[in-house]
Amino acid sequence: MDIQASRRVAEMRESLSALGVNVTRRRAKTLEALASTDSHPSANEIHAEVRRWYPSTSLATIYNTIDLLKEAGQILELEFSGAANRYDGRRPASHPHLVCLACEAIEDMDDDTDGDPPAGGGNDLARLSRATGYNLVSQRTDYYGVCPACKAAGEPAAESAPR
Amino acid sequence: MDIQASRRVAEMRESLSALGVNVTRRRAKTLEALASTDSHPSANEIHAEVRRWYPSTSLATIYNTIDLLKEAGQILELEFSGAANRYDGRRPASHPHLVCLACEAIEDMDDDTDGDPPAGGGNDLARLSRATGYNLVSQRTDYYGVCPACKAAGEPAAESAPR
DNA sequence: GGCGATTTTAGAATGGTTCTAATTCGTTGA
DNA sequence: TCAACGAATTAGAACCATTCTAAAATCGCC
Repeated sequence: MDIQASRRVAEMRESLSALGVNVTRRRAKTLEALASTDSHPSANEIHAEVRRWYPSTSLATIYNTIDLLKEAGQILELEFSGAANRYDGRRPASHPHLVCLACEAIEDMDDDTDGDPPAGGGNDLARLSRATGYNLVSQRTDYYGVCPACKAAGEPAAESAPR
Repeated sequence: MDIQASRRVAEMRESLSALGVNVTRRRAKTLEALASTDSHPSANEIHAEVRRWYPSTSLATIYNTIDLLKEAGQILELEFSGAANRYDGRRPASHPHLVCLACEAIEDMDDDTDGDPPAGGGNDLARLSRATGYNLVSQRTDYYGVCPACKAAGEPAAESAPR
């Protein structure tokens, strides 16, 4: 676990404690799994990782911890209807993603390739709340396509990938 | 059905025919249901509407028609993991939406309140494809919050709404 | 070490979507 | 009008990620 990851684990730990819940060993492993990858794992993948250390861990425990992290604002949940939700524990604030329709990989879009939207040109939630009359609290931007690796492998576009 | 709606129905009809499928009566009603509302109905809601005319209609038929429309690029599908998917048959091209977390209403964000992103500042799929190495084919932007009506009704924020 | 509260577990329940096999419908050609 | 074929539709089962439930295990504190 690199230094960035352990810093995130510490942050998440504190946030959970502030919520008044115990950071049990299973929960700690869940935080580590989330902090040490940028692959945006699903609940199942996190479960598999935690099971390597605590084989009796139930999937419900993973969802439980995810719920707590959501409540603490320490995790970003990316929903898909056809496929499992994916989680970003490294950057809990909303930011744009690239989603590969062929292999279902998800990666963060770099801040620099991402020109204007959505935090860039003053297009923030406060301004849009004023303009729309909504009380906007969050935002989501995703781009869908075929990643370089799948392009090279000649993947077409996939039928049943998240969109 | 206003003129805009019947124009859309005609477009969708032609697209389905171009696909080589018959536009049956049930399918025609499905197109109408999609074209004559901007409420972004779910499959269930469309089903209920079509059933008013053809009571024996099965939900599978609605999904079947939706699939054909997707194939024809004539419908925009908004996926949610916790709730039913919602459909926009009026503006099949990707555009930003406002999602109310309290009542689950979805409305189009006006082009003018929507300042830069995502088609605005030259931030189009072609440019981003070049910048990221992906073959990007579509995009999604949603804003989540509480709509004016729910604000007035004193709704807080809702637990189990789409996000 | 023991006790009350918290956490975890296994499995059932849920709900939107997809699949399947059988039936119905529509069209075409005799 | 009828037969026959393919397309469309139906009802219900299957699927699967997620949530719920009740019981068992564990935790932290005295």
